[in-house]
Amino acid sequence: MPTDPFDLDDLSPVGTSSQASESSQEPLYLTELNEAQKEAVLTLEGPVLMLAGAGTGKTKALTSRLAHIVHTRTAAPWNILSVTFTNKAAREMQDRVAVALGQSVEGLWFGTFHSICNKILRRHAELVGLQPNFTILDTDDQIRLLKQLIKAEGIDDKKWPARQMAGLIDRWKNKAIMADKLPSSEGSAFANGLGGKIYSLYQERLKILNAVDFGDLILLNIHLFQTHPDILSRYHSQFRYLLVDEYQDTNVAQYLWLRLLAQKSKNICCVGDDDQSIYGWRGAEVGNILRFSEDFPGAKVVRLEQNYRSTGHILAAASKLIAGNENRLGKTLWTAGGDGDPIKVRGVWDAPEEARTIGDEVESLQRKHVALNEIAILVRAGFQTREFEERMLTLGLPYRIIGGPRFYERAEIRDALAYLRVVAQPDDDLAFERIVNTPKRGIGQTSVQKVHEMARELGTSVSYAVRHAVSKDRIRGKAKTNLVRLMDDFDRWRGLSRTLSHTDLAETILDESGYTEMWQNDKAPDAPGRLENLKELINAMGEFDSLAGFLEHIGLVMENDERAGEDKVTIMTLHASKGLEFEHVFLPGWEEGVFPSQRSLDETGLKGLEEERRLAYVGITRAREQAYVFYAANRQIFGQWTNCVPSRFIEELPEEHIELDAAQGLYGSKQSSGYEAYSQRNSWQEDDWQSSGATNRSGETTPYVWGQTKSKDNRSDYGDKFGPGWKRAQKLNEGKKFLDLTPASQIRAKKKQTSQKKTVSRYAIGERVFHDKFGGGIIEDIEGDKLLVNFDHAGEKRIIDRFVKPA
DNA sequence: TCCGGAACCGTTTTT
DNA sequence: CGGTTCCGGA
Repeated sequence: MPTDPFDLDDLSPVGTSSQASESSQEPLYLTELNEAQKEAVLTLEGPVLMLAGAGTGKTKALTSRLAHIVHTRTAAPWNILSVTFTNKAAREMQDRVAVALGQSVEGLWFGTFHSICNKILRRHAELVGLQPNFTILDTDDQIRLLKQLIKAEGIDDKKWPARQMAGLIDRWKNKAIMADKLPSSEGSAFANGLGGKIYSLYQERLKILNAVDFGDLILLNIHLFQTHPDILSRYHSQFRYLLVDEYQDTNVAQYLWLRLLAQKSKNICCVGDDDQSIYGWRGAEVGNILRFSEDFPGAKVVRLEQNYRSTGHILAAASKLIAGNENRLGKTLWTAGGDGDPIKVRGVWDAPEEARTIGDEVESLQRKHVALNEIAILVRAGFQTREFEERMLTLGLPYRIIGGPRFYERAEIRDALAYLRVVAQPDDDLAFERIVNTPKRGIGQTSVQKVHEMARELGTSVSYAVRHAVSKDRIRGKAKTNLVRLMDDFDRWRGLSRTLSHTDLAETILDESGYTEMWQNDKAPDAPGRLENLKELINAMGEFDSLAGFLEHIGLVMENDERAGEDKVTIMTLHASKGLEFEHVFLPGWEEGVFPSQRSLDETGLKGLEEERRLAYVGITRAREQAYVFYAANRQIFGQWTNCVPSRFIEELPEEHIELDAAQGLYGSKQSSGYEAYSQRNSWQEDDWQSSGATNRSGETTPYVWGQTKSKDNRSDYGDKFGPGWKRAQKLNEGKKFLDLTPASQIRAKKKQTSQKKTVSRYAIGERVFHDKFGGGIIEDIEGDKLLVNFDHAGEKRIIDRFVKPA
């Protein structure tokens, strides 16, 4: 048996340890790498930028590098810091390194920017004016606090929403600008120059509440390092090797933080892909990766360009598309594999047809035994998922939507956490105010307002102010009794926390506070589910050994744990798809205004367009075998029908790598001559691409020049708001005249008739049924196994009968 | 205090 | 169109 190359107990240097491998033999983890990867793994000293294109084996190189450092004993595990953006990525990395080394790695620092900064900050909290048990506020808390401050300043919070202010503060923190360093030009953006003041007030308030927001975690860390060189140097000697994933997503603050940490050892390896930088809107600076060689002099840049994921056609099309961007370092992806099939580009009449076509195609793939897990529908914006969800439901195809409401964002969870937060940290006003009257205990808004004002007057937290008010008799009557009772409750619970386990404590609190009871008495259909969630929360707590540890964790982890496993079609946003891959990828909604998103263009111009293009690049490169691009001629936006111009990105795909479904969509010459005639395919229900090919079918079509034609009468608000391509919202009945002439709609009508009743449903019209997602409803019509159900809350839906049960 | 109707506003998302 | 929020009336 050859020695495990990652065996830590084997002290001999690499290559000489194994009896089988003599002299030139490389360790196993190196032989599996290509030359570029190898170089990235072996260059341990000095700054390294690993430019890793989509599907080029980045994670493999990354984990091998970590394994290599540990295995060659270049550094001990605790001398290595590995930073990622998401907890998921951190976990994956940890797991894969453990696999590579054949054992879990003790002492190695894996984590997100925020979790690592959190860890460091808690050790030195007092140096930045905090107590070590500080609370981490999420966006919701942040906005509520800002709202209070804005109101207290006498600013109209309608005109100057707290949301916007939160956005500004975030942006400043992303740029590492502390409140006292804010240039006055920046602060003037809000409420006639009061932005800077609110920022300062906000920071003061946070200090009183012993709380930080996400941005502070990084910013205060930088501040700590800058003001305490002794502490920085401690971390210099600890973290001798830095590894950063998704470097293109770092913001200025994160960059500065990294630079501080790396300035001594200079051993920093950043991995990323400028072509996949899609988070500019939340502060990421592509500039960080573009400038790497200047920021870290002597940097070695390694390009990973061999793609192991996609077919030649997919890569060629994606490469051509992304080449349209000015600001990029430039890479040429290539594959040793085959060409595969060209990208299928298809125009459809409207969004419902788009959903039907994709649904049919998915069924067709399913018949060819493609696993549903290998199929993804990637949309630009969340609202687009709906049409697909409904279609999947109708067809009875299992699906999962990534990015729904998260567990820790649910009201009941946040309430329960608020109780725990107040127990753990009495000064946490945001939590206190959240549950002070939940369940109702007669402490109305007026009383809360009163103690709140007092707190601000005294410069203390609310709970302190309450005690003060009570002792000074500044509060009376029922409000006083109730407040005193609540404060006593909290005191008692804090006492119990010394004897009870934190899970028992949580149960006791939810019980004694009347919170559980509140939901038990609630007759809303979702109440039982909420009680379930609370149980789940208690369960989740059990995995931590203390209340503080749990709260710290959930403050930093807001993800939903998506359990794969079941075979389902994945529906998600393009953003969420980064880093994933599927055999078949559907890319609907490629229309000007939708994708590229008009708002992106309006807000950041060319920069925005390039980011949208990168998003398109990310989308296409998710596909291993086949990518399908869709565009619709008409789409409902905010309830209004608009006609659409195909996305410019479609034009940017090289002709030789795509297959335009001519009979279905545009045909004639190139689209570039000004978005050509549109024709409806006359056999829309045929589900196979092969059936129509690229045939130019000119008969029986209704030519229609879209975009321009309709837009002549540009009377619309949308003209300005959505720019070209978002012409006058076309009223349904207006469009109908046109629609009625199309063969498709005739066929559609025909199909409706013929598809009526084949099999008999076990349900009857008028019967009441229940659906897991939509709740209760009455059956209004039955077609075969498809029911038309009028749901009490969700309205009319078409549902396959096996998805409902008798009510 | 609570409920309902009007008004309003619509990306992308992690920590 | 659909959800959220906010204000006013009961």
